[in-house]
Amino acid sequence: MQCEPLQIDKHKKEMMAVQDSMDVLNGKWKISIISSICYYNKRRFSDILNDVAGISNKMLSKELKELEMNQLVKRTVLDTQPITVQYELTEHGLTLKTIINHLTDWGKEHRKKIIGE
Amino acid sequence: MQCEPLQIDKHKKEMMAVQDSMDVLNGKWKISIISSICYYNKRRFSDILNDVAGISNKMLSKELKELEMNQLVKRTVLDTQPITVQYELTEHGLTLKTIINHLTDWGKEHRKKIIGE
DNA sequence: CGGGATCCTTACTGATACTG
DNA sequence: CAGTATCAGTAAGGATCCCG
Repeated sequence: MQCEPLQIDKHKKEMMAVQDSMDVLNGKWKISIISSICYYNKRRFSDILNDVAGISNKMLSKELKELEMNQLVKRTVLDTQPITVQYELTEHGLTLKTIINHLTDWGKEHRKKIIGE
Repeated sequence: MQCEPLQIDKHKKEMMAVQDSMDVLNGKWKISIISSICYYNKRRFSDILNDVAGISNKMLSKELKELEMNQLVKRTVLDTQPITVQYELTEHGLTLKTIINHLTDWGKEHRKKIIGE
């Protein structure tokens, strides 16, 4: 394919940006975890554990830590007995909402297309 | 959080749909591969190998096969010497374009936010 | 050029048990 | 409840060589 040099640069940058996104959202669970928190606004550890079918507490703990490091979720310890920990999306994390919504819609369509044919 | 039962059902379905999407798009490379094909419309094996920084031919081969199975990409063998294989998105694959674009934009923003601070 | 086959290493993941 | 620690299996990924 023949492209203007400027076009090629543009595509390279776009590719890099996509990679950057995927570096943050990598792994089997991250998107699902974000979705869970996103759909409910605030969510406790054990709730997310239930929402995300199949995840282990170890994985959830690890993934949440990474998401927190990337400033996508905020962790709040509530002073209850026993202790409760609440997760919510940061402002930055909330900017993923559009993508989550699209993925939700796309997932439904895909299921129809592939599984339902 | 107190929710109407209907709300809970809705969230569960949304979570499932997200999972379905991620099942198809799993792995470190799929999104990047789709992006490469998407941005260039048509793309050869070795071109994608170059676009997606760090991927090995084995992985690319495997991932493309899976994407083909899920009817997201179409594989065309061109009768050149030596052989050329061209990949393009199917109609169904093209419905991911919106998500790719959002991920591109989000990646740029995220880089500013995290790396550039 | 576009892969497949092989070997090898590391990363991911799950199950279970345990702690504050 | 919200994790951590340990162990152990599986899968992902890379490097290299090979073939039509």
